[in-house]
Amino acid sequence: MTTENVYKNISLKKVAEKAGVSIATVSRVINNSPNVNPETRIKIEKIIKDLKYTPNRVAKRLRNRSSSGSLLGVLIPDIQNPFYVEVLRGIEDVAYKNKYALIMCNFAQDENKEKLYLDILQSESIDGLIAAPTHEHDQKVTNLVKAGLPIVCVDRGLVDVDVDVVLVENRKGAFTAVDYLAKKGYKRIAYISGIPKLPSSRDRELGFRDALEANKLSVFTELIKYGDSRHDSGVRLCAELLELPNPPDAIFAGNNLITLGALETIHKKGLKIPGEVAIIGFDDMYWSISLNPPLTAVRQPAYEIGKCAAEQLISRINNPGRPTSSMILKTELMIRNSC
Amino acid sequence: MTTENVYKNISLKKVAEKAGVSIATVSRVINNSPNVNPETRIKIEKIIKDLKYTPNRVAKRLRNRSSSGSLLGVLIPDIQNPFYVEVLRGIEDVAYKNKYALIMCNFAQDENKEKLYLDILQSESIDGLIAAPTHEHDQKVTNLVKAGLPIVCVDRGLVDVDVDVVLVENRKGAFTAVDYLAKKGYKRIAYISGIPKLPSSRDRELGFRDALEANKLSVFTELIKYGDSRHDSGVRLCAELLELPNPPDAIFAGNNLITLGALETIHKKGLKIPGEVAIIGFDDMYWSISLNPPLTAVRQPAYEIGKCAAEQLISRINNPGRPTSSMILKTELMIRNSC
DNA sequence: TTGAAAGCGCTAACAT
DNA sequence: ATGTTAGCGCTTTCAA
Repeated sequence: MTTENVYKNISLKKVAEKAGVSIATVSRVINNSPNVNPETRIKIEKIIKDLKYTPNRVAKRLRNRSSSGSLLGVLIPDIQNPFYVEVLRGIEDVAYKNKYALIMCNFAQDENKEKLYLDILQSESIDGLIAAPTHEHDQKVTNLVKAGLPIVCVDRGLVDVDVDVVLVENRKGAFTAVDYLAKKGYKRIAYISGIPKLPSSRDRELGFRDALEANKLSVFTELIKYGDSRHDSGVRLCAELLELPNPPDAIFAGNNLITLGALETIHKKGLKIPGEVAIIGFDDMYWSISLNPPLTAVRQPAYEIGKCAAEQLISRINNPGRPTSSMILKTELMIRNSC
Repeated sequence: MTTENVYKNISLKKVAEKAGVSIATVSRVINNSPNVNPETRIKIEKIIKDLKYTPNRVAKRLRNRSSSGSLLGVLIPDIQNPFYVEVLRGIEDVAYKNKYALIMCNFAQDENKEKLYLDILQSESIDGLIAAPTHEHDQKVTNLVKAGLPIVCVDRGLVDVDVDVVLVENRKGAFTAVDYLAKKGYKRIAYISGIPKLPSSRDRELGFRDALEANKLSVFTELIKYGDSRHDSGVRLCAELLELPNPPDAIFAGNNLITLGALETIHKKGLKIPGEVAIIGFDDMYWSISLNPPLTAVRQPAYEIGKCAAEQLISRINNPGRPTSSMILKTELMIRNSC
């Protein structure tokens, strides 16, 4: 330790000294308490400005876990997934407007990491949490909800407890996609699923099956592959599909990373899309139009999901008693040229 | 306020009571102080486990801004840019390993937002900061460095102060790309720049000019366009370029968002790549191979940038006196089919 | 309208 | 080896 870290903020005390009042009065000014003499207020406000005083958020949080405008936790499964990045953007915009800072935890689909982060979040005394839990029975998150921490779940709900949630119509969205495929005349339609224990993966599979049935198409079990929601598994499972003696003529990819992986495999094999194999994705990206070929995909309103979730959360923080709500957002089929 | 938030952690005091010792002893156990009776230690450790006690990070931070394993700030310009997402991943991995949590601030290229976030970060008593400042003279960040907050800059340095920095060889990387274009026989090569006040944009322009000169090609000023580093500006500036009476035969795009925007425009105009116009990008993406056509691009080791930055930062936190260092990472040309 | 003081959970200096 | 205590910066009762 050669250098002394002199980095230090102005405190209430400094302001109080300068103003010749007690710290309590300064605190009142800061918190807009009505019980303060207008003249005193003006004097103190000037000093605050001069000294560039900003309240110490750490002390505030230590004192009052209910104080507003402080810290929100975000627990997401995979920051490499552009879908969650968009969700994050939505959250961030709302948080910023409400002067909340975000503590970001990317647990990369790893349950141990999730647990550690949840501990950290808890011990940081966050005011609220937006989480996409590993699965519906996530104990840690469930306990946190029970303990009274304001929480909103995105993308995945919780089953053992009543919690605010914002989701999309996964089943219907998947149905729309696969129905579109069927109507186009594809007969052997495959599904590459994300992590099967996620409700979203299961709902999309349900939609997939609904659509096959509605179009009187057979479900070929060898054409349903279960992966882990990541790029690699898209690469691998798509290869397995294409190497089948009787490969699919169309693929419904369970999320955007899987789609990208599948695309990579198809290109490596030199197959024409949609001529030799068609593909449709769940999750749109703003650059889907620049893919080869421009990708037809089910768009989830990711930014809105984040925005709604953050709004819900802040509303719950301010009103812990209000009943929980589920928001189910609609998806949209973006038709381009990959099928 | 209908419901009471009963959410509350176990404190040192609780553990101490249960163990029949003072809080100081418990604190010593937690911090692995040598001065504690082995038997006492074991007893206390058991109780800690039973009670699932985790130290309150907020109190810790309030007490000691030098205590390790707490909070790191990350200030990035654009979370929509996959480059920064990769950087973030690198940071996050290192932070996680060292038990730091991350407070994430995306200022979206907005200087006011940057300022507000810097205030928040400061008042959160972060232990250190990784930042990509708006420009080289960024006052706020400069002052923070001067005040002694451990800081590492990524992607963009600071000029008025001595600070740790991790960058890539922008000039050389750009040279390699444009030289490749020239060697392929392209004559009218355009450059779509990101925000011109960023050193990285300027260095890439320098590399662009170097390569033209080295290949005895003219610099056409109408073929150099300055934008704002985002998707939109790629769309727009590429259109301007292609609508020129004498359009370019190849485009060097200043970053990945610009590349994606340019690609969008080229596709909308129905132009063949590379037949009618070639394109080469700065920044690779893991799905570049699935673009139309597979994109040739300069790869920045984004994950490593984040990793190095976080390691540098933690090293500086632990040893504030050590001299500053600059790490300059190499780029790599990923040759595919867009030129 | 204002001030004094307790206390949030923790660390570290000092005392025993 | 262990305990006592001050204090980090703040909010909030209670008293004046």
